[in-house]
Amino acid sequence: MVFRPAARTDVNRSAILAQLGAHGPASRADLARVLDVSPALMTQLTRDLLADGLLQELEQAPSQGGRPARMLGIVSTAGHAIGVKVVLDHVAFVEVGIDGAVLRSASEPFDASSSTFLAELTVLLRRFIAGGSSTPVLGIGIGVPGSVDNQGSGLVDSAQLGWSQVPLGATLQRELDLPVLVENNVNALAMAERLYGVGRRHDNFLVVTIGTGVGAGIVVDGAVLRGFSGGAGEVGHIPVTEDGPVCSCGNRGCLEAYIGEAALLRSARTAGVLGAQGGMTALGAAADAGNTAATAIFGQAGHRLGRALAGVVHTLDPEIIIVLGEGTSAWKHWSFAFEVALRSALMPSRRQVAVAVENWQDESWAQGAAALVLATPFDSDGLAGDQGRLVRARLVEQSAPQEAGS
Amino acid sequence: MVFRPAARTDVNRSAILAQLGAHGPASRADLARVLDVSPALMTQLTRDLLADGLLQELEQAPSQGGRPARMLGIVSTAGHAIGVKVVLDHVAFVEVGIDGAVLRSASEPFDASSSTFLAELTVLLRRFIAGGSSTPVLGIGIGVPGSVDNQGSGLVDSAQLGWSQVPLGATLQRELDLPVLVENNVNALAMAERLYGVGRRHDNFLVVTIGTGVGAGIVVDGAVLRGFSGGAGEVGHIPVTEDGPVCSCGNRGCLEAYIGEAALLRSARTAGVLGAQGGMTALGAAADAGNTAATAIFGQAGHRLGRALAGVVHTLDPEIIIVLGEGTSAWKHWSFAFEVALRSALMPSRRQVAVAVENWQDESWAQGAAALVLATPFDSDGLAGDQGRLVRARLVEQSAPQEAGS
DNA sequence: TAGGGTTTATTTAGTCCTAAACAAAGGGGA
DNA sequence: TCCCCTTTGTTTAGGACTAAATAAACCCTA
Repeated sequence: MVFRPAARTDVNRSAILAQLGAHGPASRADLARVLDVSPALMTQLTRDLLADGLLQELEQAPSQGGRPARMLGIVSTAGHAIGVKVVLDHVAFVEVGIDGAVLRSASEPFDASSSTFLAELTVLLRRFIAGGSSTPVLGIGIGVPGSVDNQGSGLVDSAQLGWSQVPLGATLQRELDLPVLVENNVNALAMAERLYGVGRRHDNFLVVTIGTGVGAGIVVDGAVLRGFSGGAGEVGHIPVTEDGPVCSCGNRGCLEAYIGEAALLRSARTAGVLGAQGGMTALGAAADAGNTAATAIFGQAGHRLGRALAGVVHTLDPEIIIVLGEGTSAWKHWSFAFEVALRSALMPSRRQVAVAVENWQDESWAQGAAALVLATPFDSDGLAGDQGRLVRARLVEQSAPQEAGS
Repeated sequence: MVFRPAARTDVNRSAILAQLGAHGPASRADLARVLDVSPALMTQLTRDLLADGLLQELEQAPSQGGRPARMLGIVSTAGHAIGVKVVLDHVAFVEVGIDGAVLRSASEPFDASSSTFLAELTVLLRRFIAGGSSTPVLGIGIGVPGSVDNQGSGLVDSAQLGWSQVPLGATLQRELDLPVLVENNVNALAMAERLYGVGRRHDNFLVVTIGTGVGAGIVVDGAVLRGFSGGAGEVGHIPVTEDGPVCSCGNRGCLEAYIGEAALLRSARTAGVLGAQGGMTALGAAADAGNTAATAIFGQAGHRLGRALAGVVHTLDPEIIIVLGEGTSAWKHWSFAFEVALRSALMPSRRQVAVAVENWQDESWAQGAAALVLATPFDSDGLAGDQGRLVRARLVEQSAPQEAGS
């Protein structure tokens, strides 16, 4: 009922870092305009960041009709973040700079259903961090396929991993003595998209991922919508038909049971496009080669996705839909049927909703997870809670050691 | 990207009025707890409200282990708000006290498709206001079936009314010289529910209305979700089948084309339950009397609604669904099939989502619209913009005229 | 009846932000 | 060359909120 004072908004400082990281140096006035805050506040925030050693004045002065701007740039040695993607059979790690760029990545086999998976993950993480650059680790962001109570405590429920109330965040915090932020993988991706991607220019958008599963990250008024129990965005389980195939959630006819990777492969096998051991790459190759049964499978998937998302668009009224995920490698075969199904199921006034498909890379999931660290280091009482404060503490402590003696 | 300072949070003051109005007198400490703000702020806010003459100290002192509380109550003569419901063939007005209670209501025939409907509405509104109580009118809230760019400017698009870019808010502001807030009718209802209803105790909920159309008001983290163009919540146009009946939006197979009032009546006529001129009351009566064809029609509607809302629940993860609208008069016939369809289409972890059906009255729509005025009088730069400031100005000016000479 | 515990209310200091006034540093035209 | 205009950056005053200390008013028990 009552509005709180905007989640301890030192988030702004990481927004400055993100902006400079993604777009290169800028003046204070530019930053104030882009980030939509007052110039006065920008002066203040940049003063802090300069004092903390995270920013530097670049002394450039290309005049532009008035007083020339003093450009500000990131001090890239101030620190880096670790991003982790956890799935059933492996984990992927990335190390990203303070500007969000990937510096290093790795992938390791992992068994999420093992009884000692927490210990194993700790070991793998320690090893990856040990092999890293000399700049300080600001924190660890972890993306999981499932719902998370809140980013700071990191209590995970995941049908896909077979996890129930797993204290992932708390355990890793204790073991590694570093700030750890856990979030649903799609929400993490939405956060990254908001900071570094197309979402930077939009306040209301949808990040839809296709691949093994189907999910959505929802950004409303600039913030990721988590819902009551942190489980918003499960669009893969929107019911599509009354008596469809059984889904991993136990119900019948979910969207994911039609267009998830497993479902597409099953269709391909019954249609004779694939043998018993062919995978998604083979199916994509078949479609590329003009196999009509293969293109039909993708086309049907596009159609189903389009109709289901029409419902979501009617519900949320986003400005743009961003499609991501492993499944986008074959997007050209989904695209046409998707567009037709989506637009024709939308009310006339919504037909202009934009659709963007971004370049997908193997490490994108882990990179998204790292954005958790870079996005919330200062947000002391928001999503990240205590962990945000810890990240900030590390940043200041490492980059301005000369102040430690005072 | 950057968080603003929580929408000029004098909203809190109207929250205090709403709380006291709905729940009777309370102490400052109680208010601080219920509204979740610091006692310090409560002292400050109530000081202002007392000075403005909107609150009075009741000098009561029922002790409770410690220092006895000084209760605060609303000065109900400080002003009232007008709520207006606009539909195709009539308008309904209510006058509500500063505590949200309905003082007076009226309904007038109206033709939204007439070329002079703006002038007619002005006349009707003037007449209703003139017949009202002597306390000052704080503002006018208007609920329309359609999307509104923002509450302050009140530019309306409505397929149902045949309106395109109608400057409803601006026109009435000019003609009546009063603050006017325009909002989608379901969003207004959600706001009222948040202030006075079940939603007071929840931060994430869904208000679903059934009647002529089907709509949803979405409240996330305590605020009404409006979407990019103010059109969120159009759940009536979620596609349900590929080749269903034609909907008012022009598409086929929308939820509303199955369970809207017109669709139910059509089904009843083809099933022979109703003659050519029977209405919803007759259909409800038939079901009450045990007519199995009639109960089956409601049951099917409940089933369809349940499945569609399962998708919405997966998308938004609300804590509770509140069902409202004219259609709830026959809810007992929807209920069973609805519950079964909803729960069985939900993932196991979501099955506990609560469903509440609130008592529906004729004037509820208009009452919801009035909540716009009572909820946003102080929110100077939020949804209501200028109009919010104007409401506040009227409140202070009217209730503390002795300060006018200073 | 004095003192400790509780609950209520206010004050104080401080954070995060804005708006508005101001200062600083250029450009270009009369 | 001087003045005006534009853009950048800073300072100042103030609003909205919080946490923590304090005061105020009651209860109960020893």
